[in-house]
Order: sequence, then structure tokens, then C-alpha cells
Amino acid sequence: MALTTESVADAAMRILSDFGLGDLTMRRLARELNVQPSALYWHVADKQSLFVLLAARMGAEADDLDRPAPGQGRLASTVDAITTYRGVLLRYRESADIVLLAYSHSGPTVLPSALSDLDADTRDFVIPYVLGSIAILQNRRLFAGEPLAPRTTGGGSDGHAEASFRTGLTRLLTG
Amino acid sequence: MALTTESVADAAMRILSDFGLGDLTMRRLARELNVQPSALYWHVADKQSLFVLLAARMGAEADDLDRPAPGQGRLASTVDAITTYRGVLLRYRESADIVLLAYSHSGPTVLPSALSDLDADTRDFVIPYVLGSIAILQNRRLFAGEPLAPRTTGGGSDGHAEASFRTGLTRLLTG
DNA sequence: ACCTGAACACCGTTCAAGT
DNA sequence: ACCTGAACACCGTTCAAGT
Repeated sequence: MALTTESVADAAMRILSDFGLGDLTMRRLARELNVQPSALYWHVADKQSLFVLLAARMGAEADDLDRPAPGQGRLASTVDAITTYRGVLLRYRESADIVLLAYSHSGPTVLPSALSDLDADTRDFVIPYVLGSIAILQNRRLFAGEPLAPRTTGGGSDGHAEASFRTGLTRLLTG
Repeated sequence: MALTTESVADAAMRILSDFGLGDLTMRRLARELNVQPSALYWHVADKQSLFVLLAARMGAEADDLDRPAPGQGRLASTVDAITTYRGVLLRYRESADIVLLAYSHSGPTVLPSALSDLDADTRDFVIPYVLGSIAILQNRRLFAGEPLAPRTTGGGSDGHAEASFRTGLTRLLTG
């Protein structure tokens, strides 16, 4: 049952999706793993670099989910892939705050390829839009306070919010 | 020298612009004001509602600065006003994180009129873009770590970052 | 009405020491 | 190599009690 960087990140992902960012503390994480808080620092430099790990995982998760529909233009499949990413982030409570930090710190490597493959100029206004939209949505949910929420974990669409997201995204991508 | 909600907010703005969000704690704030931490809670409900106060101040500050240039179209003057707001936020280290929280919590009232006057549908993709862009820029600066930084406090333009910001903004506003 | 003092229940991180 | 134990320097918030 030895600790690894992976097992630490796994536990962190679970805490994040089940309880949120407020409960994702190094001490809580250690408790969950039945070790002393100080043990974590052997496997991870500090909390910030744990965030980078988590962000990269969510990016990879979106890449895995994303098999582009055939007979689709470049624009449409990019919009779809980014929307898939949005769906992934929405499953991890305040993930957008984490990704925002991690991206500011480590650059596009923490993002899914749908975003990191864009040319640098496009990235500079698409990424803020994507992360900003999700962050606001997630913080709104946080304040709405769902103590035992009807978490729509099902793959269903998001309704108006998702449609609006796609509209803005399309405007930014069609310069 | 009695404490007021305003004097608390004033001190908080000073700490934010001089030292950043990491130093903006209730205890530090109390120390600066020569009172016990508990004294603050008579004037402000909690830290979150202090953030709402700060966000509203920055919105108002942008409104004050903004005298629209004559002979300009609606689009151009909106872009200018929002760019002015961006300039205000950039003077308060990690302000975008605060405004993001405050906006998620309290809605468009904490924003400058250039943003709150937009119709609801436009707001839904412009505001995430604006706050996301500034948040990323500010966090990048934070990690770049300027212990005794050459803070470009002068009113000079921001170069590429500002130009890119305006481009994206224009795309979003011209549906 | 406005503030102090003391407490409660926490944080992230470091580091000698153990195995 | 990997982890414990103890410490350091903090947090936000509450609440009885003082003036």
C-alpha cells in the first residue's frame, strides 16, 4: 500500500469531485490516505504542483473521450472537443479555478489537445473564455449551495448554458 | 478613528494593490487597522462579502474614469470602456479572482456599467472572457514572482496582451 | 453601538528522526 | 527510500464580556 504520486493524485481527484476545493487540503488528503501530512511532500513538491497534476489529468480525460465525429469540418470538431472538455471539468466541482492556476503556471501542456493545438494567437483569447465560463458556472453552483445536490451526473446536455458557451466559442474561433 | 465599513474596504484595497491576495487576510487587515480581528465582523459579515465590496469599488472606479470619446460608434466606445476596466483591475494584483467570485455570488451589480448594461445573452459570454483574460494575466505575473517588481504603474499601454484582448472582445461583441 | 480576549477548528510546509 | 512526530507560523469565525 505504498504511496505514489499517482495514488495521491487519485485521492485528490476523488475529494475534488465528491466534496469540492474547500475540502481538498493536504491534511485532509493525508487523512484519506492514512498517512501523516508530511508524507505527501515526498511524492509531490507542494499544493500548487498537485494542481498541475490534476489539471493535466482532466485534460487527458477529455482527450480520451474525444473521438471526432466523421464528415465534420475543422471548426465543428474543435467546438465539439472543447465542449467535451467543458463536460469533464463540470464533473469536478471547482476544477476551473485549479486549471486556471495550473495553466497560468505551466502553460498549455495541462490542457486537452483541442486547446493546446490551437495556434498561439487564437489560444490567447479562447482559453480565457473557456476557463472563465466554467469557473463562473461552477462558483455559481457553489454559492447556490447544494448540500445534497441533485447532481446531474448523467451525460445529459446543459441546456441554455451549453448553447451559449458554443455560440461564444464559435465567434472567437471564426476570426 | 472609529472603524467603518468604508475604512475596512479602503485598507483592504491598499493591501490588495500593495501586497496581493495572499496577504489580504482578515487578521492582517485587523493588524493594519490596529484592532482585533473580531472587530471587523461588526462592519462586514464575512470575507466573501468584503470581496463583493471590493469588486463593486473597482467597477465604480472604472465608471468614473470612463468619459466616452465623442464621434465614436457604440461598439468602439464599449470596447474602450471595457479596456479601461481591464486597466483598473490590472492595478490590483489578483483582483480578477476576487471579481470572479463576487460576480458569481452577486451578479452584474459588482461590474462597471459597460458590462452590466449589456443585454443578458451578450453578458454571458463577454464577462467570462474579460475576467478569464485578466485572471490568467495576473496569475502569470504572480508566478513570474516580482518580489520588488518594475511595476508598470504608468498609464502606458500593455502592448500585445491588450491588443489581443481587444480583438477577442470585438469578435464576441459583433455577433 | 462598537470593540476586546479568548477560544475553536483548522491550514501549508519543514525537518530531524526513525525504519 | 519512504514515512512519522513535532513544530512553526499562520488562517476565518464565533461569542461572552467589557465600555
